[in-house]
Amino acid sequence: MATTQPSSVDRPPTIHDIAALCGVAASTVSRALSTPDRVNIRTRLRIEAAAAELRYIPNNQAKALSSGRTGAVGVLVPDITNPFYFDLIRGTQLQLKAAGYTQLLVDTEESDEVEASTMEQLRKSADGIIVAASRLSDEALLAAAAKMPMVTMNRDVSGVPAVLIDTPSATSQGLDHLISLGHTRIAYMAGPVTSQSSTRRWTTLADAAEERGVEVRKLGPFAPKTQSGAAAADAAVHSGVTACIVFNDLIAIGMLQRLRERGIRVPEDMSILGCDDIFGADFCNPPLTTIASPIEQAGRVAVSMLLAQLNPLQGGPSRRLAVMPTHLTIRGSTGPARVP
Amino acid sequence: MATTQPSSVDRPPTIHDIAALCGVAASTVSRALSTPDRVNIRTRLRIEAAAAELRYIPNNQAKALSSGRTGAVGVLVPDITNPFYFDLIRGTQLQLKAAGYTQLLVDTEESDEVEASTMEQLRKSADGIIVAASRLSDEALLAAAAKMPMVTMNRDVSGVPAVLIDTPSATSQGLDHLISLGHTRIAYMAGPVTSQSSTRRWTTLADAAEERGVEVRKLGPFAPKTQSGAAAADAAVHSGVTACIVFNDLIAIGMLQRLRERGIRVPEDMSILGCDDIFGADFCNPPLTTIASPIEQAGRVAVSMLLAQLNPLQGGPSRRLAVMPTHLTIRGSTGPARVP
DNA sequence: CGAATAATGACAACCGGTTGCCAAGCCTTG
DNA sequence: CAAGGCTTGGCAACCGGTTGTCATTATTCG
Repeated sequence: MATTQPSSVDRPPTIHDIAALCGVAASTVSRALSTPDRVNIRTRLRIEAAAAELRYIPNNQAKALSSGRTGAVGVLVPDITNPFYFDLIRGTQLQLKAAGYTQLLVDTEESDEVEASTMEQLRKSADGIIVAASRLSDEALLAAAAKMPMVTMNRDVSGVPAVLIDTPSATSQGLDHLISLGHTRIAYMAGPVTSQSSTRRWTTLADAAEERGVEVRKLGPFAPKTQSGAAAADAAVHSGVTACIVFNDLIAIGMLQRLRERGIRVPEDMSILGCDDIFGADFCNPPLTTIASPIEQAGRVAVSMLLAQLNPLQGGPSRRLAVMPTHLTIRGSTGPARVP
Repeated sequence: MATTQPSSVDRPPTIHDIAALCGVAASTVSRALSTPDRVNIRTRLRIEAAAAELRYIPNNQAKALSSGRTGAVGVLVPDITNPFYFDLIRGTQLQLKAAGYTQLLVDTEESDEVEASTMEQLRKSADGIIVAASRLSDEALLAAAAKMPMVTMNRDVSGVPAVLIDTPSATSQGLDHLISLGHTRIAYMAGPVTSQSSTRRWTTLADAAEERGVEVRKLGPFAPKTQSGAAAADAAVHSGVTACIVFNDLIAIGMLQRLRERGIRVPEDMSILGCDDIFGADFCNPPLTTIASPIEQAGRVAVSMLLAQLNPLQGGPSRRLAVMPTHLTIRGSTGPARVP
């Protein structure tokens, strides 16, 4: 009979239903739920009780539209299937959830275009974004950061808050490790040219090599996938080096497989030193000597920095830069240089 | 001077800006952009040109609020860091993006409560959900499926569309493999009790074992993490079996590590047969014999089934069930039974 | 050439909240 | 007891689109 039934309707309850039930205005309900102090304690309790009874769940879309705040944070990674990002994603997810935010995860497929258009999309649907290993130019990143709160990871652009994982310094530590094992012919297997991590690492490594009077040659670039390991392995063998410092563990693991196929023993004939300590680095064959990074922690820090930007009230001034320490983890893939 | 400037404002353009620029009503712009046929071709072109000029990007929140369609699909996985789900996530992401949908990825942390509350949340912010390896009860799942379009993965509840990965049948194939290698004392290392996959697999396995006249005992349950592998390995050794069929590769890899620590050789002293063929299964030591699953493909199929529900117009009737075939991949972790 | 029909676009309500503004009510204080 | 201040809650506009209704115009047909 009734055109509208207060509680038995299938449609999810709204603040209007609560308002009707309590005999107050919808705006009062809104205030009771979002700014409890602005409302009389008794009214508030009544409203809260009604909300609970109706199993009210606020509509995020509507909230976002009217308030401008979405309660969501975009997380952009170049490749979801790269284990490196697993821990990162978990770190951001945990920290965001703890702060009451939702994570919008997007795989940008290593493409600057996808990355740019995603950012444009997210401008309306997220309060801020975390961009891991951006493939964008400095200018593009800076422009994007001007439009919405942003934190980059492993990408340092002046003016954009960033979390950096300090692999460069551990890389020279890795170089020392190899030198102390007697290696003199060493290669750096480079990652994508657009990867600032790879560039930074190579620069540090080249400097360190010069200081120590050893020669390190750069091979590559190689795509950050295990499949690229075959090409990397072949290049390394062909170049006559006895040890490789590899852009990341994914390529390093691929190299391990290829070298095994070719009958080249690791570490007897060739030492391999990876980077990141991803899932799998400890149980591959042989277990990978690598530069361990606090990836999950880095994700959390990135979220903290972003949230500091979003809510400037609480907490001190937001940091511009966070540098995460790394350390060399020695396993079985590095050993004494073969005597020629 | 002017309180409102048509195009130089920093605020993103809306359909109203376009309408003003073209001298038409906002509703016409809306129609031109979403139902092009309902609008004169010349007006449409003018509007499209204006939209391009203004770099107009529709506001998803507003779209969702007014139309009820969000253009987003929730994907719920129990554990983001489990490599099994990487490929799944990638599969769903690719297929969703191809269909113009956004993926909302949520890690439910193996918790039925988180899962339930997430579903409730998503009811407003997503058009449908894909639930992998749900921890919910049949009733809860069915109730949730009644409220919004849903596809489950590796979880068969009558009335809810599902994608199943047919590991049970490959499991008996795996059993045959072990029997042919001379194993007679075999264990099944079970996964979580709430996992239907594990239960189904065990049922099939027990039947197959009886048929073939061998004894397979069930050990566990074990959490689907590499760390659980240690307990699993110890349990296997203690029980005196010579071969293990393991719930998943994660546990199997953990067992491999533990057995190595304890000086038990694989496959000479103990054969290990995993499940899923996750990242790492091919390069662990020894490489894992496992039941390979088309995980990414399963993700795509799940999306297709969900989209068929969402847009019943195009395409035939939506399937209730999809069963993905699997196959046994033999690597180095299984071998002839040790002669006592 | 007039009428029927279809195509087109404007108007306005609506989705579910948020928020500025204002009035009423309460209490405190002189 | 009156004046002033603060608390409280209602009204209504607004966020940016979608969509049903309807008037106008263009087109086609008899």
